[in-house]
Amino acid sequence: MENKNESITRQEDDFAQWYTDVCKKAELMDYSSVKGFIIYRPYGYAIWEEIQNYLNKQFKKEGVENVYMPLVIPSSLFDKEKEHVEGFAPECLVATKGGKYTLEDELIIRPTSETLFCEHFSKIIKSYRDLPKQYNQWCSVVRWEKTTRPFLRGSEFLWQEGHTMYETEEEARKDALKMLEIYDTLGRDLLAIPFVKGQKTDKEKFSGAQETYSIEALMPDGKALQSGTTHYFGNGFAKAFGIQFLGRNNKLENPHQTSWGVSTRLIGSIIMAHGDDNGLVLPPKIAPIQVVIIPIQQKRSEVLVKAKQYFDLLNKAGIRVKLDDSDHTPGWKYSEYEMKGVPVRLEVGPRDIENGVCVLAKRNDGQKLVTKEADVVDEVNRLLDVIHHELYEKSAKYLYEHITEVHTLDELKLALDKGGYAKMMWCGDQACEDKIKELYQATARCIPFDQLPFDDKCPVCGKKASKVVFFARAY
RNA sequence: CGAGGCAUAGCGCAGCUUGGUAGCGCACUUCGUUCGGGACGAAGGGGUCGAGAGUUCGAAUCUCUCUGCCUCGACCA
Repeated sequence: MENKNESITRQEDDFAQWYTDVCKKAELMDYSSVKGFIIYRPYGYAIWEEIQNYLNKQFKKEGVENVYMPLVIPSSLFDKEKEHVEGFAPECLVATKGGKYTLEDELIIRPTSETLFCEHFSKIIKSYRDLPKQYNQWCSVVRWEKTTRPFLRGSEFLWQEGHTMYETEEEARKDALKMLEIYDTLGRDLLAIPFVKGQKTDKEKFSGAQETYSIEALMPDGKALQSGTTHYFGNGFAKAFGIQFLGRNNKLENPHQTSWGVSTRLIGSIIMAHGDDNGLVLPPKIAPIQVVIIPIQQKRSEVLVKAKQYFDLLNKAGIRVKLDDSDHTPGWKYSEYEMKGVPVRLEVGPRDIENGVCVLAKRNDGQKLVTKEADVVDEVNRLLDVIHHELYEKSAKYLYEHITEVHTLDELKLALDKGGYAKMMWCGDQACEDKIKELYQATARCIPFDQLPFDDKCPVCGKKASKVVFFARAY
């Protein structure tokens, strides 16, 4: 298989270039005239919509309600929580003029909306009867990033941010873990991406949070990609924003808070986790087109008629199907939809019609099979399922092969150079994290939930260590 | 913010060294032949050469300034 015209860079030649080629040539996005602000094209946005649909269902099962907060935050409000401000101030985009008038209280384009939610919560929460509040919003946020890459890091990105308030610490802690579980399931069931789950170290946690949890995906170039986070805030923000409720004991209390989010970075994970030298490979559940029908010799009327019958059959079965009867040659169409990662291709030509069959081809491994017309819906559904599992298994295998136990600094370096996670015992001292960063440009990705100590001292300082931590180079 | 690179048609580029009024491939439009792995022929349409200033009879080309973007490094979903 060779791309004659619009060839994309091969992964092994230049992985970063391959990535941008795929983003553009699969028509997921385009660059705009402002650095870091990308255009989500219909095909890319449709993937996001599938993610939204799935998550909205899961959220609503948990009692979460969708809301919408303003785009701008007065800096006087933003400044109320000290740690939070320090974390975000360097990357805020700030509006200083309204029309021709200079604004006294400058308006920050939201980099995240904790402060807006808190201000609102302070007005609507009076009693324990007003709790819990489980709010979510779909929106975009702006962070003035110095280096940007489509989907992975942008000055603006789309996300959902959930913000909750609970009566008790226990409920809030449970919420942060429950939402992490939902994200992990999203990876497994929808995106076919296995994540490593765990807690962030103090150094890596979110500004203002007491505890941060994350899901981390491992990319084929050996770098980790933080794909979603959940936070337990305690009642720090609540105190700073004066959120109080009268408890069951008739005493004023501060509620306990969480927030959680995933972003369009997930699209970047999908591209890298599954893509190959022919372009995108989309997991079936989020593929905007699950099956593309390519008629062969479509000028013969019986071919197009039959192709339309296949279209109706699949469409009625709830499968996202496209019939491409454009004027291009079949070969061109094969390449086009491979580039776009469509999981299953259905070919139908005169020979097939004579035999009452069609040809199904899988995007992920190129395998072709002939199917009777009567069986096509069942067979397509089966293939979509098979493809999902094959993608997941392949990623999972890669992940497990790239988690390396290390006992010394030399082993740590080897593991990082190989790519993937170095599984290390850590003393808990931030100085050791800093040292690893300085020496090998790797960060603590997380303290995994599965804690099975395999040594008793920290490879950096030699002191007693009881925590298992994953280090990796990251996006 | 440091380091590099690029800016000429929608995209990818040539032209610049040695100044003379813009070209190639792809894409696009029309017609015809094609169609089981990126088809072919014919005829077309499309560009104040990133912006500004300067040198010159004349600037895509030489000089200066500015701007934007991409890639790589320090921070973030």
